[in-house]
Amino acid sequence: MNVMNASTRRKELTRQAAQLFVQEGFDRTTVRMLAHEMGIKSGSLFHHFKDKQEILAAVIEEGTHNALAIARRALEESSPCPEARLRAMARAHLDTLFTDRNAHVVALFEWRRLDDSAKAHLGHLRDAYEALWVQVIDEALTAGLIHGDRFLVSRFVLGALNWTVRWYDPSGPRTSDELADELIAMIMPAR
Amino acid sequence: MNVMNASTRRKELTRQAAQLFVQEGFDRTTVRMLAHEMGIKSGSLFHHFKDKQEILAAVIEEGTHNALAIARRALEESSPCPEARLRAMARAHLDTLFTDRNAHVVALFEWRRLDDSAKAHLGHLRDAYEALWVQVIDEALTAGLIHGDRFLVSRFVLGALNWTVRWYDPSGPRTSDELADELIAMIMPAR
DNA sequence: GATGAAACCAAGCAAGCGCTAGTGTTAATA
DNA sequence: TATTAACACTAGCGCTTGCTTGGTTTCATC
Repeated sequence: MNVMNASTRRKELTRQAAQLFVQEGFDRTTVRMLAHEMGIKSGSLFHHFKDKQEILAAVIEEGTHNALAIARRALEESSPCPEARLRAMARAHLDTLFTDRNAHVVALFEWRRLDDSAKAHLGHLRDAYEALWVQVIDEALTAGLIHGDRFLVSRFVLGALNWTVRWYDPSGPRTSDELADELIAMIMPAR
Repeated sequence: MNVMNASTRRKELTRQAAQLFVQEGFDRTTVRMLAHEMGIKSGSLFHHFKDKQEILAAVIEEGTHNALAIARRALEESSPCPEARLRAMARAHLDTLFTDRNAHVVALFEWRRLDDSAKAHLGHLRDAYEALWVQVIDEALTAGLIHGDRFLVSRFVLGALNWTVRWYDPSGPRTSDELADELIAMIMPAR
């Protein structure tokens, strides 16, 4: 434990908390459960985090931050073709949704448990991520690949993607890339 | 209170419970809060429901039952044309999602809080509803209106529709029917 | 080997939880 | 008028919750 700095340790604790939050839900996860999962006693937990709320905020911040970074990199590495960029975003979204699954599920389904100040702070991160989507959707609209209102389309697409956590089994026959491609194919008239 | 029979009274209590479950989430809603909302004391609540779990099950059963009935009626009243049937299902889904909003949001986001026996019982209702969707999607696929895997398409569409509860404002400029039409337009290549 | 900060622990408090027991109260029936 | 069943109330039990307290251990540094 002497080789890792404070932030590495905190990230590890945050990762373990995310796992429990997904398994049980935020409200049903007690500080004693969290401490047990972390291998410490419940009293010690409050040395690392101010309160239970702060753990939730840390989980969500970590997850959203990663998603944003991965999406940006995917766009940089993609060809400038609007279809390729759309596909890259969808693939990146499902990729983070299933490799860093826990943090994302928490961000999606436990958002309302954040207090107001945390919501305001993390809201900006989320907006930045959604802005990336609107931009890529916009390019696809301009290129005539898809049709409709930019906000509606991006929200429908994000909804369809986010909902996959409820039914998709990553260990099944279909890869998440194939899943993303099927969705893109569904909304693109031209083939 | 003497004019309403037992089941009417129970439905009213269930409706009020749904409201609180949406506002606070199931776990954060205490039996004292529920009783207060119902205008009785917490002890009296257990005359109507065996335990807190049973209230949740009642809320979800009521909601799913209504959704199924509305969807079936919408299909009966629709023209046999596959596109019209698809549109009717999407409209019916959003309609129940926003007129009977509370029960549906609970069904969507508090499902995991049901105990196993309730899950098994209510699972059949939900399956019946989803089967309706797969059937209509299937007709649209056969007619060549849309393309892709039947299960994937229906899950993407249901995901997009369900996610609307997170961002759509029914009091805004767009009606839920318009919303449904936009989604159908998005996934249908031909115009 | 002494020092100081970071990390941890045992113990427990105050508040709130779901739920129960026992007791009216009301209004329709016999 | 007596009976009964439905519904509501008061009071509180046993337990769990998030969090605090006051003290101990660990370990890189001097």
